[in-house]
Amino acid sequence: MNSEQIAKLAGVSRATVSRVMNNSGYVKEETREKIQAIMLEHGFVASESARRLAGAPVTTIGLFIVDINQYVSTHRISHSDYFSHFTTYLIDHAKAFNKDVLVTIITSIDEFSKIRQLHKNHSIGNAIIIGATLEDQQVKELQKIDIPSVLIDMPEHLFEESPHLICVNFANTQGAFDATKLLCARGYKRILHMAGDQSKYSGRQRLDGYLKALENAKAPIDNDLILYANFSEQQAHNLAFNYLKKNKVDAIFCANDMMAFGVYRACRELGLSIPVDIAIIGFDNSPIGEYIQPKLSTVTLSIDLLALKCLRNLEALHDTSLEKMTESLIPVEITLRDSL
Amino acid sequence: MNSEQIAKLAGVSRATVSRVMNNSGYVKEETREKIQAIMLEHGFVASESARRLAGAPVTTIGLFIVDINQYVSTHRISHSDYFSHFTTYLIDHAKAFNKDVLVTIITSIDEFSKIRQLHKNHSIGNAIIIGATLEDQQVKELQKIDIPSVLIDMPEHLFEESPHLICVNFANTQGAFDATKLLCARGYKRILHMAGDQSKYSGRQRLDGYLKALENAKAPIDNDLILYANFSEQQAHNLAFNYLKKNKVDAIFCANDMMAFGVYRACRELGLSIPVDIAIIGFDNSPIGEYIQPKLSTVTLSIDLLALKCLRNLEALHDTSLEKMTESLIPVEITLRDSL
DNA sequence: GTGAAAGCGCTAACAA
DNA sequence: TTGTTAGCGCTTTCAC
Repeated sequence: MNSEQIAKLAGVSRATVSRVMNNSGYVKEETREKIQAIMLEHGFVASESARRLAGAPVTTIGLFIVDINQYVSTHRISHSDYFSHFTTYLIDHAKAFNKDVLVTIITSIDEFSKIRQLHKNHSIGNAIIIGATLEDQQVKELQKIDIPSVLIDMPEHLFEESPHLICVNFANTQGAFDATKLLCARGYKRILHMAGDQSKYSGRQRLDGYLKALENAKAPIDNDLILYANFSEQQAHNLAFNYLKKNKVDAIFCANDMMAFGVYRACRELGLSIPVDIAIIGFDNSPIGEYIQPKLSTVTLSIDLLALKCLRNLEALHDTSLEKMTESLIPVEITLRDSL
Repeated sequence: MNSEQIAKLAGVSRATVSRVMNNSGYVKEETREKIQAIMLEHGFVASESARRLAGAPVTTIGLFIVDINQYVSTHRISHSDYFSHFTTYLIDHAKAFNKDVLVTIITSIDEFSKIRQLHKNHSIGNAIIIGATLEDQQVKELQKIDIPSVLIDMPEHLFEESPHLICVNFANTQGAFDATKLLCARGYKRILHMAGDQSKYSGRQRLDGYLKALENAKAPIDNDLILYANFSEQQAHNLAFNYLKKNKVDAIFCANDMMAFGVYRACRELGLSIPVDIAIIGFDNSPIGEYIQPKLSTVTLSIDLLALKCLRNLEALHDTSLEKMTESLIPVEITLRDSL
């Protein structure tokens, strides 16, 4: 069953059927209804390939999860809660925008070319890219290609001159600032920062926020109080264990919850009681934080909202391709539980 | 840049370029190499729409996450760890099969039609369906449509006569049997089963395994010892709280870990110590189980393997569409920790 | 081994 | 408001 047959049944031309399908051009109400009835009756579905080939806009969104692991090959971020939940939320919201989502995991630099390919292909009309690091030259090369895209966890200033590129970020610096400030306000003096991957924008921003808060509180900044654990539970555990064995610390601000859990483990092994001996605050609000003892205080971010914001920005990119939105910053908030 | 231009540059016809692209037909080695070089040089990517329109097979897999909630609208299984991790694992493995994955979340009965549509469309060549309930008539209707598909958590016997449909399941009955048997072997007498959603095949199978193990141990079956909490933490908490307030139980086998966590909460509130006063075992091996106190013993299943198995079955469906594989059962195993 | 030609099913000017 | 016409870029017989 194709549009020609529908046309024949309705006694009109294919062009008219096309107009009805796409809600475009002028069609007499009567004709429209008749054609729609026939389409419905026969369960007609237009061939997407034919539509695209003939120039119809491609509504499929390409989601690219960049998971090029520079450190440990067993640590696949694409399967972490963060990325997999983002994926399902995005797909869910996309329905409201009448878009399908084609997901690809990029595990090597070469595979960045998939983005261009799928676009040239007409398999996708836009791209959403998550998980890339600041060093990924390939992301910067997106500037040269004209694919309307949303970049997550990338600094906006790198893409100011690319009207088809928009960055969406959580208010990482603010969140880290607030968390650290809270620690200061509570009277903790020696505040350690378990820093995340510094090749990730969010990792840097959270360190930034920590530093700014100390500065703001006129507290001294001690580089020994910054440990780099690359967002990993295991690394955070090891670093915290070795550090706390020899040094006393009042509080620890972890750049994500997984590292906080590693710190918990180290504290348990060292007989340090949370929050009596040491206060801890994390970042992300991972579900585990509600089940661990004591419940973890953290900075909560809404992945749901992140997904929605990406979709909205993609729309904005289409509507007025000249008027670029300013950076989309998604607010975060502190969730206080029992670890401080 | 299209195949015609490549043909011109190579001094051949489009037909020959097509043969090279698809590795089909006879092409002189020399010609093949020349054409490939030119394609590479110009970064040629064939239009997927054109290929499909002209009859090339569609390699995109449609993943459909059925999330029609009959109970609570806030409880979205599509965003649970289970489903979102399955999604990323599937996408990851699909690369090895040279397939892309288009994901759709089905939130109402009407949306089942999306499966047919995307297929008619040539947007997908196969379907993988997860999350459907036994009552979903729509799933049974798939038998009538000729889309090679894999169904997860569906009883094979319903689809024996559909050569294009294959079911993939975890060994749920076996896992539940083993867990309950272990409880019996440890000498626990009154063993409660916190049962999952009985409209899900896995929910029923896990209950089955529990019953079989009791029978096997010649233990009496007491219907009061079966509570139906629909896989939900909250419901399990409420049911367990009310039950344990009045009754003594030796052990609880929960049909999933989330319900076990609800039971943990109830026990804490009632001052019941795990595993001293009561032993608990879950199902799924959710990461939270490693962080909660005491660590949860559970039945471990590999979602990674599930995804891989789906892909393999899809391949099998293509190779010999007549020889249908028998049901794919994925083994599970008990992970012993501190809750019993 | 290779080319010519006929579609695949739709969109989008342009005409009417 | 509707029809006519010319593609979109590829695959695939069927000849040669």
